[in-house]
Amino acid sequence: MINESSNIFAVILDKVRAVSTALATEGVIPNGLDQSRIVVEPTREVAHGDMASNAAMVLAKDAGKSPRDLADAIAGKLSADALVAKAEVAGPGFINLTLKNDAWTSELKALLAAGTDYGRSTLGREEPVNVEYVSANPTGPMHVGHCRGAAFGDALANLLKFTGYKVTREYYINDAGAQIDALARSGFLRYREALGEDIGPIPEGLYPGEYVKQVGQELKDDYSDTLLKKPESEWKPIVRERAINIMMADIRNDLWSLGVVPDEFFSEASLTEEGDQVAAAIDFLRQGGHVYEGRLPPPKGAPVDDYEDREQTLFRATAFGDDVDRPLKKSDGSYTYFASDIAYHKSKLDRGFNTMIDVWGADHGGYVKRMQAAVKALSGGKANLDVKIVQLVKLLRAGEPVKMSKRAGEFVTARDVVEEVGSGAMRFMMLYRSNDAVLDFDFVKVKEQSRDNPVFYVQYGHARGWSVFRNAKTALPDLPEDAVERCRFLAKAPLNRLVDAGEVALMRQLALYPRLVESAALAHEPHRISFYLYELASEFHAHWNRGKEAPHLRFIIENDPQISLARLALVQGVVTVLASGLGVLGVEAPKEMR
RNA sequence: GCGCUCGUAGCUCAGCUGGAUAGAGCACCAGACUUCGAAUCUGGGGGUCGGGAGUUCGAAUCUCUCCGAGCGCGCCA
Repeated sequence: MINESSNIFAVILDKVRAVSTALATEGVIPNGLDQSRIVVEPTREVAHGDMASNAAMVLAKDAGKSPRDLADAIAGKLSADALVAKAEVAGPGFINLTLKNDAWTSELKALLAAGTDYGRSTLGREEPVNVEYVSANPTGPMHVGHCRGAAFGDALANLLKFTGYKVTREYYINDAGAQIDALARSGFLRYREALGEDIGPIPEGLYPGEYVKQVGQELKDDYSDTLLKKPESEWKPIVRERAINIMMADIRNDLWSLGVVPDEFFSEASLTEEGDQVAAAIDFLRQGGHVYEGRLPPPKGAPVDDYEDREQTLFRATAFGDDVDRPLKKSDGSYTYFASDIAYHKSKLDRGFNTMIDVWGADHGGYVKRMQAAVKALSGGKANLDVKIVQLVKLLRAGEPVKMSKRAGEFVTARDVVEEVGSGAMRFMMLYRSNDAVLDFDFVKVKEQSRDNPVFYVQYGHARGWSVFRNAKTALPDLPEDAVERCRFLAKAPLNRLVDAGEVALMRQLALYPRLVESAALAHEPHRISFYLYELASEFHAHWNRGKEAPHLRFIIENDPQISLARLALVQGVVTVLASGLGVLGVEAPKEMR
């Protein structure tokens, strides 16, 4: 088990709370005030010091004191702290803290000691979390639309693991229902084609893609023409199983090339194969009084041409925050997709997950409320389902939209993207947006080697750091080449030599990382890591260039090995955090990019 | 008609779950390479945070309302 690594903001927050408690003990303010709203956060302006707390403003009302007076009292005690250089009261009652340089250097030392475990935390307390993502239908290869969900879900899973949750990555195989039926029929058609029959154009409603040909070919190889003589009821299960196996093998390959390795593939069909788990889940809800037979008003908006008013089996979703009650059975008596999904989520509950995260595409947004309602009903309100909607990806090439024809079965596959730009660049780009913002993905820009391409810019920062180590060989022959050993070696450097404003700014930026990781994990927003890494790289590039104008600021100073060591320690800190963050995102951190 | 998401600089977007004078990149203008990687950096102009009202010490952030865009609205998954 890895210990929680250092987080200087948490340390200072504890100190602020301790001071408040001390003031209560002294009778300055009442006992038992709510300290939960107190925060310590980085300041936006350097003039405001390193970090600021709202403690006085939050406690003032209940304490019966003015925020400024209370702030004075708290600041007075804080300024006596060993880490604090200055505590000032500003504005409506902010307590602005400037830390001693020792605070930053000891944080850097902690970083080097922890290595790429810096930022790792025990926040999640090993709580099981199920993250379900991608879940593409096995009716064809993964296309680019799935990439965003894959990158997002996988990075989120990494992030949660990094912050101490027990994560299961899950892929739901939609291998039941009408679309799979269509796939089976498409496969059978290709089978006849493989046997030499002229099948003409692929009928509407079937899958026209070339990839179905493999199904026909394999069936021919294994069964020659024997399937032709069998009735549909007999050949269909055979074709269906073969088609799903072929498609899933393909999808697993694609996932792997994206760096995604699910822990669990859950088959929708399995819900009804050995015992009817869907019926069981509905019964379970019925016993809780959440299922009834009744009628629904006709759907508003887009007209439903074959609408018939009838009594049906309904889930009382309105009791759990949804807008209408939801049907569980179709008119032919089969289950709706929602019914299967209820059984599926019940399985997650039964497997011990009280925290579930589903990653869905934007077109499923209207489905969120009912699923959350179902989870509430199934768990008696104990479990929580967070649904992350990832918005559309607009594919561009040098600013021009990439044309795709779904009708002809032509689309950009996940494999196409990985082959052209690489999985790392794809993942970073997909994560350089909030999940609920539409994203422009430009094939040309992702490969560009410029500041305009954040993937490159961040990776270049990492490579530049390694370049310094390579150049340090002559001045510091003892410097280990291995990253882990070098971290340990540099942790002993005289860090108190790091006094330049640019150096301190970098140490500050590095110290933000653990706090940022935690907030990103709590918000389920991995894109915050990407933006942070961009800022860190920017700070690093900027400091690098200062050494051009002012040679005494360079990392390697020929006749001063001690300060060189200290500065290399700083570079190592940058390299380590960049590598750590890129690792969480699932993006490689290259040592050189020539 | 209803629900969800979004609306922030000319463009593309951040904004750390309510904090101080709202940030970054691109584009535009002006600068820095006998150099640890100039694939980089420095400086400059540019905003009624879609409009309006409310909540409070304090709102881009929360509530309501209107405007605009995207997605969805039994028997597709």
